[in-house]
Order: sequence, then C-alpha cells, then structure tokens
Amino acid sequence: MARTQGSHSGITGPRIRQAALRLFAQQGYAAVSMRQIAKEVGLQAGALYNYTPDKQSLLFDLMQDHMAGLLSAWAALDKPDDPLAQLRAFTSFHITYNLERADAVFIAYMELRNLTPENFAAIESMRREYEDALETLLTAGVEAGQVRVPDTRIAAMAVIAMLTGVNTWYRDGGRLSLEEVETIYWDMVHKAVAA
Amino acid sequence: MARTQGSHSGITGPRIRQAALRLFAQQGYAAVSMRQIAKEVGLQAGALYNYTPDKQSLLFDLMQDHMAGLLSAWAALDKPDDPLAQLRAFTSFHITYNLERADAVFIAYMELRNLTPENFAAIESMRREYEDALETLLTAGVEAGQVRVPDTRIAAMAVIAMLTGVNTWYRDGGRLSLEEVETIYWDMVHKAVAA
DNA sequence: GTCTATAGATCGATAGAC
DNA sequence: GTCTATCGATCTATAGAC
Repeated sequence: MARTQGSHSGITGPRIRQAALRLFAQQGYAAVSMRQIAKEVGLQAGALYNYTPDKQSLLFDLMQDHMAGLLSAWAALDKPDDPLAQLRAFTSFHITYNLERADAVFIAYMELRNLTPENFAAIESMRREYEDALETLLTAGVEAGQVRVPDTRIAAMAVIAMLTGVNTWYRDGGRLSLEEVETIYWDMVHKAVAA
Repeated sequence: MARTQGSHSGITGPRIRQAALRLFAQQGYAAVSMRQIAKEVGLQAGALYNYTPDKQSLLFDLMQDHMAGLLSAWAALDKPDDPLAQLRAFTSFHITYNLERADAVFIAYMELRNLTPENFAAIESMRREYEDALETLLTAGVEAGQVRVPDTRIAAMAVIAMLTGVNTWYRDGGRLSLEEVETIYWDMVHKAVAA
C-alpha cells in the first residue's frame, strides 16, 4: 500500500503546523513562504489551503495554541500551599516549559507585530493572564510576609523577563544541567523578592 | 531656491537609516520593502542604492551602530570605584540607554536571524563584549565581598534580560516615572546579587 | 486531498536619461 | 543624486482536473 503522494494519514495538519513553527522561528514569519512550508511536509503549496484558510491563520493558531498550553499547564500543576514554595514552583515550571518549546516561545514574542489587530488582542490577553497569575502569587507572598517588592506588577514582569531569558543562552549538553539552572535562578529570584 | 526632488541637503543618508530603523522595528526586516523605505524619505526606490549597496547592509549598519554606541557609551560613563555602586550605575544606564533607543534595541535582538553569517558573528561579538563588561563588574563585587551569586555568567545574563524587559512595558507618561523604574529595578537587582 | 497551472501583485536590484 | 522603466524572480491564493 505504498503511497507516493501526500501523507493520507490524517496527521498532515499537525505536520504542517510543526513545519511552520520551526521555519517561522528560524527565519521569521514574513521571510517564510507557503512553498517552503509545503516542501518541508512534502506537499505542493496549494494543498496547504486544505488545512488553513491563509498564512495569517497558521501563525495565529500556533501562537494561540502555545499560550493556551502555557496557561493550562500552569493551572493544572499541583501547587504547594506556601506562597514562597509556589513561587519556586513557578520558577521551575517557567524555565522548563519554555525551554522545551523554544520555537513557540520565540514566535509568541517576536511575531506579535505580524498579527492582525484582532489576533494581536487575543494573544496579548492570554499573555496578560499569565502575568496576572504570577502577580497574584507575589501578592499572596507579600500578605504572608514572605515577599517584599517595591511593586508587584513590575516584579512579575521582571521575573518573567529574567526567566524567559534562559531560552537565549541555554543549550542541551552545555555547562549546566537543567536542574542546576533552575537552582541558580531560584536563588536569584528568591533573593530579589524576599522580605 | 525651492527644491522639489530629493533632499540635496547631505542628510539623506541619515534619514534613510532613521526610516529603515523605524520600519524594521515596526514590521520586521523581511516585511519591509525598499520601496516603503524610499517612500518614507520621499525618494524612489532606486535612489536608495546611492546610500547602501543592498538591504542587508542597511540592516547590518543599523545593528552595528547601535551596539557600538551602547559599548562606547558605557565605556565613557564616569563610574564610581565601589563595585556595588558601579552595578547601580549599570542598572540605571542600561534602562535609560535602551528605553531611549527602543527601536534599535528591538531590531538588535529580533533581526539577528536575518543577518548573513559574517554579519551575525560581528554583532554577536559586540553583544558578548557587553555581557562580559557586566560579568567583570559582578566578579569584582564578589571579590570585594559585596556580591554573592551562584554563577557570575548567568547572573549577568539574568540581570541584562530583566533590565531589557523594561522596554516591553514602559510607556512615557505611564504609571511610573523613569526615576521610579530605575529605583524599583535597582532594589530587585541589588537584592538578587547581594552577599 | 493533492496535483498542475496560473492570476495578479510585489519584490530587490539595475540601466540609462537628466 | 534622483528619476523612470524594467528585468527576472518570487509571493499568496485560487481554479479545476483527477
């Protein structure tokens, strides 16, 4: 039953999204053509339009799936009661989750300007929700007397920026293991916000 | 002596770079056409090639100028002797310098993938030099007993990521003044790396 | 669901007049 | 130094055969 055209396996859609994710991250949305994506999956360009109405929707779906996954993974995580322990859990979670999805993280940040206004608003709202989750956590720490920061909103932004920065330099098999990285960052995050 | 074509004023080159900087930052290098840049300056597309050999050189020059300016501005800054005071100076310097050049900062980070390998290496080397400057400063703090971090290299990367993150949310006339932002970030940076 | 073919637009860069 | 005009390539998206 060898097949020479297309995949016919019902997983063409995911393969297209996977190829687009990688290419968008490597070269940027505007620099990647539909023909390139099609070639990566073994299709002609026209066939892509059986899976996405247009290139913009392909980008938006990738970003939306990433943000939704991030939010639901954090929501589903089994969290300790203590606010400071929760903050430690957030630190490890953010580093690990983002490192494992470096392409999606990169796109979700870099390609915001290539979204239509409506799509941009949707993604920004999800990002805001994630920031709010961390700020709420910091506020609980303040009320428990474990955290003291000049401004919980800015502290949330600062912690997220610091942790996401790991993606710019971390490489598998490098000088430090993922566990060591998590420990090092927790030391700094902890001291930065501690009472 | 009214002139109706071109600028003839000897500042066309800078105006082209300024327009390219703004457009590249807003829409991305790949999404901006030479015709768009020309229109912004009031030229036809062909005239741009009197000022740049090609689009790639235009991008590279913008990034190189930005990084060179950052390095020389930090080098020229009058710095205190005390390592911790120097770190405070770095915090204020980085926030202010980058906020005042948001477009260039954005491009220098986002458009690395659109550089040729040679150009990429040149920019990366300058970025590395800036990171080294901060790491050297942290190491001096460790030797003076004022700083204690698990890893000076990672601490340098973490501080830079945290401070550069200001660019993603700060707006003139917003809730906080630039001075307040600097104070807030110094509080967190200081605590994060303090002995 | 994929193919081939193509419409219609736009791209970077160059040539030659002025 | 800027213009007009254009080359040759490439783009997104669609139409219609299979």
